[in-house]
Amino acid sequence: MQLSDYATLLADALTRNETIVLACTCSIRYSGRAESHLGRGDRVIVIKSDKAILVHQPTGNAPINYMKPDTSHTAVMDGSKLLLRSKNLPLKEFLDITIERVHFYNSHKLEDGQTIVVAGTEEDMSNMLYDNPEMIEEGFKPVSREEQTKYGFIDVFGTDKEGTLTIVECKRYCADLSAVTQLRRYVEKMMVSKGITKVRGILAAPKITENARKMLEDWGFEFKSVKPPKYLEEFDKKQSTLDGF
Amino acid sequence: MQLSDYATLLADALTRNETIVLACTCSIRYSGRAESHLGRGDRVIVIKSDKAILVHQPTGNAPINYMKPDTSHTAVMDGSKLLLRSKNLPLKEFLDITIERVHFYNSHKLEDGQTIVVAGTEEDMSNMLYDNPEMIEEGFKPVSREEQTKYGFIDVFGTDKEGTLTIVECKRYCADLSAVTQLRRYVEKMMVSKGITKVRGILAAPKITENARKMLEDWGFEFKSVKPPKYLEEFDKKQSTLDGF
DNA sequence: GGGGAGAGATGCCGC
DNA sequence: GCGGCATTTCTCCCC
Repeated sequence: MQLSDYATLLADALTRNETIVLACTCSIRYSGRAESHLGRGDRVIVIKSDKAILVHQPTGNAPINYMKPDTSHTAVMDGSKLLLRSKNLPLKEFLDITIERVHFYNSHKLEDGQTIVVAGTEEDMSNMLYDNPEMIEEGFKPVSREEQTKYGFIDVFGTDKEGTLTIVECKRYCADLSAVTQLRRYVEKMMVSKGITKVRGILAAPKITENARKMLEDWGFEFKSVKPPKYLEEFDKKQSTLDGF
Repeated sequence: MQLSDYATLLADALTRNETIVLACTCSIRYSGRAESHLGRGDRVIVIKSDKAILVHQPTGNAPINYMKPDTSHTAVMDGSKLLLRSKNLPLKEFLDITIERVHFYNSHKLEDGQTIVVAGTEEDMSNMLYDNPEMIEEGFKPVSREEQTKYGFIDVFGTDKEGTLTIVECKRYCADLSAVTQLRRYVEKMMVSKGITKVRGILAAPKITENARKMLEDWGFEFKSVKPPKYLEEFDKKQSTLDGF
C-alpha cells in the first residue's frame, strides 16, 4: 500500500460515515482557540462517524489534538507525504496532519444507540443529603435541592433546628478554595436578598484541603465529611470477589 | 478469526507494549471514582503502550470510559464472549468490557518522543501584559508575573501611577463569576498581609459575563478587555490562504 | 504526594 | 445562544 492509496481509502470511508482508525508517523499543526505544533512521531488517529477527530500519542490519557464533531476532512498527497486537513469554519479551527508513513489503517460502520448510566455524581450526593438530612445534622430541614435560584445554583438549601437559613454546597472530591468561595458567594447573595445577617454555610465533601478549611473557618462556615453514594458498588464488589480482582 | 484468537493477540501485544486498537460490539461496566454501566453497542477501544485504555463511542469528543496509565489488562473468554478486564489497584478502579464481536483489530509498536508546543495560553497573555504594561493602563508598573506567592498564584502584580498595589488576573476566555471571586481572594489576602485597605484588582480578559461585571463593580474592581496573543497566527493564516482553507 | 490553577478544557442543563 | 457549573475532569507546576 502506498500513501496515495490511503488518501482514496480515507475519502471513501468519510463519505460512508465510517469510523476510521489509523496509526501513523506524522507531524501536526493546529490553529483555532490557540495555536500548537507537534513534531514528527507515531500517533493514533480516530475519525468518528460524526466527523470528530482525535489524535493520540502512544502514552497519556488525553488526546494531544482534536476537533469537535461536524469538522470537514480532506486527504490529499502533498509531495511525497499524505496531508490530512481538518477544518471547522464556524469555529475557525484548523488542523493539519502531515503523514509520512501509515502503520495500520481500518474503517468500519459502527452503530451505538446506548447512553451511559453513571452513579456517584454530585447530584446523587445532594439527593442523598436531601433524603437523609440527618447526615448534615440533627434538625436540618431541606426545602430545595439542585435548584437554579436567582442566588445561583444551590445544591441543598433549608433551615436548621433553630430555623436559621442554611446553604449546603456538595463536592464529590476534596473541597478546595474555590469550593469555599462558591459557598461564600451563595451565602452573601442570600443575606443581601433576604435582608438578614445570619445565614449558615455548610460544605459537604469527603475531605477538604487545609487552606480551604482555614478560609471556611475564617468565614464562619462549617465542614461536614460526607462521601458520595455509589449505588452500583455492591454489584462490583461481588464481581471483584468472585473473579479475583 | 474467533473471539478466543483475539484473546491471544491481545495478550501478546500487551506483553510487547504495543499500542492496540480494536472496534467491537460490547457492553461495559466501570467502578472506581464513580460507577457506570453502558449497554451493548459498537465502540473503538485503544490500549496505549503505557497501559492507559480509552473507550470511544462512534460519536462525541470525550471517551465514554477510560483508565489511567499503569492499569493492568487481561483478556479471557467468558463463555461465548471475550472479557477484557482492566484494573488499577492503587486507584481502586475497575473496568469490565464484555466483547461479543470484533469488527477490526490492530496493534503496533509506536514511538513518539515529541512534546507539543502551544501558544495563546493564559501564561502567554500574562507575559504579554508584563512586557507591555501600557495595555493595562498608563503608568502601570508590573513587578512580578505568574508567581506563586503566599497570597496565591497571581498572574501579574505591580503598582499603578499613584503607587497603589494592583493585582491583575488574566483569563483567555470570557471571564465569569469564579474569575471575580478568584481575584477577590487575592486582593483580600494582599490587604490583610500588607495591612493596607487600598489594593486595586483588574480582570483582564477578552470579555466578561454580565453577572461577573456586576459583581466586579460591586467590589470596586475593574475590567480591561484584552485578547490572548497567538504567536503562530501569521503562519497559519498564510497557510490557510494559500491552500484555500 | 498534596495543593492550587489553567485547559484549544468538555458536556449538561436552564433560561 | 449565553451562563453557570460538574467532570471517573486532565494536566502542569510548585511546595
